[in-house]
Amino acid sequence: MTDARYYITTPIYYVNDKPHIGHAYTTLACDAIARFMRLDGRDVYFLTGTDEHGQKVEKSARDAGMEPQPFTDRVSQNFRDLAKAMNFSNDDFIRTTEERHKRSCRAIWQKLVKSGDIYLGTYSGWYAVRDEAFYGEEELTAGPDGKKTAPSGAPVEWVEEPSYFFRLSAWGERLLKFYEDNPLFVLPQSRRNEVTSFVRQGLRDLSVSRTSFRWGVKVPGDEAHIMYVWLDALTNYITAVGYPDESNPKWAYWPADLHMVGKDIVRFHAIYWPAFLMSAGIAPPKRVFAHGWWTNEGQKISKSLGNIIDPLKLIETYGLDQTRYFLLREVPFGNDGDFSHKAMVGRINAELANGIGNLAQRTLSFINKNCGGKLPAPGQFMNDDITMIGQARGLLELMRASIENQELHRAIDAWFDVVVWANQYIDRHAPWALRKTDVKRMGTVLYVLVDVLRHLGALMQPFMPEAGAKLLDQLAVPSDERSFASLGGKGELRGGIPLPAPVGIFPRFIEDAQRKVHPAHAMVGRIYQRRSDGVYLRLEKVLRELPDTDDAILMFRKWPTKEEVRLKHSHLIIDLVESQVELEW
RNA sequence: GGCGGGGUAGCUCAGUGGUAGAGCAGGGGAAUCAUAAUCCCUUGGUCGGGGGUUCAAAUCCCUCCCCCGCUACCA
Repeated sequence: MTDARYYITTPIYYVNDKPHIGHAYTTLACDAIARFMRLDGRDVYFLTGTDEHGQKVEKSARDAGMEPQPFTDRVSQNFRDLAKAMNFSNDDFIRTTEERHKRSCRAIWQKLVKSGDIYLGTYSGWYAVRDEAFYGEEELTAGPDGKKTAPSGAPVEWVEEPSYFFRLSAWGERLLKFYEDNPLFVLPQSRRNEVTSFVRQGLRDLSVSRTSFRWGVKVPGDEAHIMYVWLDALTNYITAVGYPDESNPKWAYWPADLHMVGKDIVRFHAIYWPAFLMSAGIAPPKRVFAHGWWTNEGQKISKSLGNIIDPLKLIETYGLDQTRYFLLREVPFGNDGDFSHKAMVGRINAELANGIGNLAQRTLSFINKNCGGKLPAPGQFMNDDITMIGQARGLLELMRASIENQELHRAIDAWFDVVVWANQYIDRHAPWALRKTDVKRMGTVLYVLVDVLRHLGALMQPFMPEAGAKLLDQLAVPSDERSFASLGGKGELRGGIPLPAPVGIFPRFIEDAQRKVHPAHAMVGRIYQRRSDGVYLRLEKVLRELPDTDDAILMFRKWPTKEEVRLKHSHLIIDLVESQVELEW
């Protein structure tokens, strides 16, 4: 039996960055999981926040002519705004500059001291003042004058400063044992390999304090030192659930079920963090999952290329739930993925508009027109009906298993399979034909479809909360019966209940170039051209051979009948919304 | 260099010994409830190269080529 509690975290985001797709993606994945778990009856605590200490922040504030605190107040707001725009359902938003966090950091520090894993030493290395960063010996190149230079070209000098160290070197064996006992601690598997091989190479002690800047949590008992950023940052995960007050009711959420991270920070979460915690006598988290990165139209994303993807822009262009769906659907979760406009439009039109959207629309508008707007009561179920309903009702279990292992893409895969099967089902039983021959049977088919839609609507809520709600509204599912507990037979809709007139959930994405011709009535479709040799050409082929007419040709309201095309075999008949146009062929 | 992962249809990938698969794209057809949305059928691959084990290899072994990740103190 799984614990009812579920504690899930995002990394805290470094406020020096502007929120970009990477931030949005990590939190989105957590949001989908958190929402799923809540709907599935779990007691979820979903945490995100901002990391606000460190030298870079101190410097950025100074450059902006501000004190660090008001500066971080401002930039951390960007991340709260993003959470709102993306419809994230985090239960808490932690900031490392909060007093609760500083208290927590001091407490864990003292525990580490007590366990003997902290000692005072000297941190030394090649430091580039210009970059404000340390470099490893092997990264450096010797300049013409024999002076060493950083990869950035900045001159470096050998610097030594007093520093407290964490005795990480003593934790190698215990960590390896921990990984062995918890084979799913790091996922995906490939990251786990990296982590264990890293640890097997042998660990060096970790510098956990600095004296070169002031913006951070002071080391208890030696205020010349600031706690090293990773110790500070990682500690947020226990701060938020009350640490060091273990009598805080929220402490029951610890250990976290899942730390979701980008693949770049696996090591800190999978090696340092459990070592810190074990040393402090605190249970390590249950899982660290490292997801991949996005490229943009096949290109690596970088500031210098200027191809950073702004999540707010995506929402504006494609819609919120469409964006959420794409990001979670397009890529096996954990892998890198490519964002492309074409792929996005493909998903929106093929799966959202034509798949689930049209399925709902064709079913509900049929009921609206032919059943007086009331859900028909089902008659005797046939085998095929039972199979269809079974597929919908079996979805929860499949999705639950996938979500439990962060296989978000599999969950959506399974969900979309049912969409496809339902479209096959409606065609197989053709209620539009039954209307003339067997109205009772027609009602049963429609009822089955509505029950399937009820499951699809409920189960899409974690990924697309607004669209899911919209669909359930149209099915007249009461707001208190939208959790997974009401799936299956429990929340079964009764025949005869009135269903509101349907409205499209997902519009097709129409390219701007097409939209501007007749914005109000734009439609895209296929048209055939009959060539003199009697061969019918598809629209795309016709377009290729008719230059400069794309926009006009794409706009038509009625599919021309073969008869029409045949009569005017040397012309294309285009029935435009505004006017009748003939084009020379 | 070391460790790990991968190279399968035009594209993205599934497939760990038994007649090569899915989605998308391409081609043909049906239907007309629906956001011209859907459904059915279908073209397409010497499974990176070479060698080996086996009755049988995408799958196991050897070797070569290519791609990617990790190889510690910026979050």
